[in-house]
Amino acid sequence: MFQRRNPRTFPLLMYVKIAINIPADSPFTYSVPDPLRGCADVGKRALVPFGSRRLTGYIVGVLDGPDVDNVRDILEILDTDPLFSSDDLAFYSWAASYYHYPLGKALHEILPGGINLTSDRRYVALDVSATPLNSLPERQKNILERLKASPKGMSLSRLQSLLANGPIRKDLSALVSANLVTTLECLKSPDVRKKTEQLVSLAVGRPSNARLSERQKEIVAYLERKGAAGVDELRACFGSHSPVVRQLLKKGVVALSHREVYRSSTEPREMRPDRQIQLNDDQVAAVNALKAGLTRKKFLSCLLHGVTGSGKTEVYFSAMDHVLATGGGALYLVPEIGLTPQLLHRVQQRFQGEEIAVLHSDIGRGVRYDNWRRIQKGEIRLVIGARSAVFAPVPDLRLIIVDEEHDSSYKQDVRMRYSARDLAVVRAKMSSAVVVLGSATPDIRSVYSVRRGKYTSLSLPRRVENRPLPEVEVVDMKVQRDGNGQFQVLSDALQSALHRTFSERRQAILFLNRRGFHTFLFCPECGNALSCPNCSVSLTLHAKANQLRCHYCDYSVSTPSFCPTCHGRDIQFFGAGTERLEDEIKMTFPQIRTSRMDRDTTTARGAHARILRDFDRHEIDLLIGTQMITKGHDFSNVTLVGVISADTSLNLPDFRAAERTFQLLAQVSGRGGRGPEKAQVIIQTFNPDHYAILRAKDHDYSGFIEEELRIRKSLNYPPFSRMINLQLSSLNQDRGRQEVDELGRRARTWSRNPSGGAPVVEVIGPAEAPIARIKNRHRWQILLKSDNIHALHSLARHLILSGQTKTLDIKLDVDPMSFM
DNA sequence: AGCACGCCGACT
DNA sequence: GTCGGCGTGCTC
Repeated sequence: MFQRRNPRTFPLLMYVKIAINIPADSPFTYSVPDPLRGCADVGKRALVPFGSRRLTGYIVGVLDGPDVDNVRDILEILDTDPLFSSDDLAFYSWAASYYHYPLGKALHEILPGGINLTSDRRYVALDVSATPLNSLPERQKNILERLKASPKGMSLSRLQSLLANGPIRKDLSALVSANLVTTLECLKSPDVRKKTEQLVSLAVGRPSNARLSERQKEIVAYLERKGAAGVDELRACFGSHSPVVRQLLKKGVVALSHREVYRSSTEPREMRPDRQIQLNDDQVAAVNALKAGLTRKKFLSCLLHGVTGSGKTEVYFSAMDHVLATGGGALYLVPEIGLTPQLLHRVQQRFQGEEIAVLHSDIGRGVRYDNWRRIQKGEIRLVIGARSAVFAPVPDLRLIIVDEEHDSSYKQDVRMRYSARDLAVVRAKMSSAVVVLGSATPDIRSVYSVRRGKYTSLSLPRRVENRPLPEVEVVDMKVQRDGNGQFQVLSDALQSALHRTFSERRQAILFLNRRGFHTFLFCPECGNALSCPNCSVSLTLHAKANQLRCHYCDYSVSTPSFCPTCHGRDIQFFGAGTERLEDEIKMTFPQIRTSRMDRDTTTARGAHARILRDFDRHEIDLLIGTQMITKGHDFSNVTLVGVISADTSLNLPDFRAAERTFQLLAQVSGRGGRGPEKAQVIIQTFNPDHYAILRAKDHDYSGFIEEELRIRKSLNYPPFSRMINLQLSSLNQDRGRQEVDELGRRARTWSRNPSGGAPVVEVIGPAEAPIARIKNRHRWQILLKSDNIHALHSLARHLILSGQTKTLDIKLDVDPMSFM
């Protein structure tokens, strides 16, 4: 499939394998017509006929002969240079197959968006004035009127939106068979194209004796020096130059052409000379181990376990330095919200003169496309980005850094449900590169890999300048009641610590895990929380808008004054969201400046960075936030960190709940004490004796891991086994349930060990999903667990092939990180 | 995914 | 009788 061909002699016949963005599990074979034969290479896109449509596909192989009947010709090759190499493709194919995702869809998601051509079916009215239109039904007449008004025709969806009285598909096909309307497959031009600028250069064979004005001479002299110049460059040097250039053009002295200009994600900015940082002994040891691995050019995976504030970034930088100096490429992956402008600035500062590509969801499509191609061509060798950057087509990739490797945002949980952290290791192996997984609280799987000798262990056990870790206090919320016997949001201990912090002109952070802990309305008469009519979750109160909203489908209603179920008038508020907490803080501490950081306050572009900057400048005293604030920011003036409730993540329906909670608490605690002052952490919980909380209190990572490993082992959970979760959903509850049960029976039958004994794959469920309904779809899951990875994947594959119907939707989540 | 085809219930 | 719903199968 990936065979190479001699570039000089083209075979008489040529065929290509093309992956298309549809849920088909194998690529399609096309023939390549004569004129395209020289440029049909793996990694380029081709426009192909597909049924009645024309689609963009990806060339994933070249063949000499057809392997199926009735092969059609490709129509066009859409790229001058490949978008990925065959090595990249081998990696992409591996990922698609491991995550049971069609290759064409995978490539479509991996490659920069908005660059493909697709045909669009348009309906055009035929000019048949002789037809007696009066005999037509009213609806068809209306459609015809509309179409006649638009000579270029209309797409079905456009037409449908204009005529809002019921579906029009049938009427349209009637019109088509009556020969009053015809269909036209129209190519939509891509959203993103190469950007070009006009280029002014000296004309070849220009007259040497042309009489030139002063301004004309200046420009000619400039062009003689530079060879050619873009119009923007000329404008910058000569101001309004176009009349002058026009004259030169007339005289035949200069010529105009076009050249591509790259859009960039990184503004060049003023740089201070980089100050030399003295690495401590631990850092030096880690760097030396990495350099040794890099020099060998063999696969090496390292777990860099460094406590918060121990200087992991400097270790990454030294390794990156080594790679770039020896001509290789490096990938630096960070969690979704870890990629702050501060970090980028730091990288730019350290790697001055090196072009850096930034790839993450906020980067515009044009920039992303340009970055991608420049990386592929080797023009940019340093790539920094969130999880999708693991696919960047870096040639000669020698180093992959995965910072905060335990972070759950490396797992994508829609479409191709991949883990960028896991794929980084696979990619490093395929590229004979070094991968560094860094964290203060590594994933338990990484620790286990070190123990089995799969990963090399590097550790930074001390904080830089030996700053102490903060003191952690656990507050038992069971005994915290206010005057009326109600549970408190802020314990006495936390309140007085806040008082003390603010009076010392210091700053504080309050962490609130909102998931499952928001404000909802509750009717004590019928005992029901007000819940979403489409999804089985309670509605969240948004006090500002006086609305109840669903977290999952965006359903909203204005806050009712009585219970919609039993019409009871005694509706009560429960729980505490960030909004409620902020109100309470404002009442207790009216004079201090607070800011909230969560999904609501950071939707605007740059809002996230602005809040952090204000906090850093001490224009805010108290920062209240969700998960977002736990990620690697350095605030030297923060001396108090409060966790409002450690219980929410502990109570999630997930075998990783304890690990998550420990990591969360350890990361939150790490936010304090980044400056010279000693910091304090207060954790509020209803489970003060839980081992995750006790170990976090003592900063005892290895103690926690020992205990957790023991539990995982006894239940045969990962890392001792692997899992695949089948996510099942149906619009029809009864029928869906039937099919789900049938699928469960099949799973058990097929998972039997042919030689008797325990099944090779353990089948758990089917069970109703923790959120049993979302957007009117009923949801179930079947969990497959096994230490035989081959059997596990093979069973999952068979189940999806046999069980997928139009009514029952099956999605596979390989190595699931969440069971919601 | 999108599109065509074919099989059954509710209307003239 | 047929219109139109949806379920099934195919696309090189």
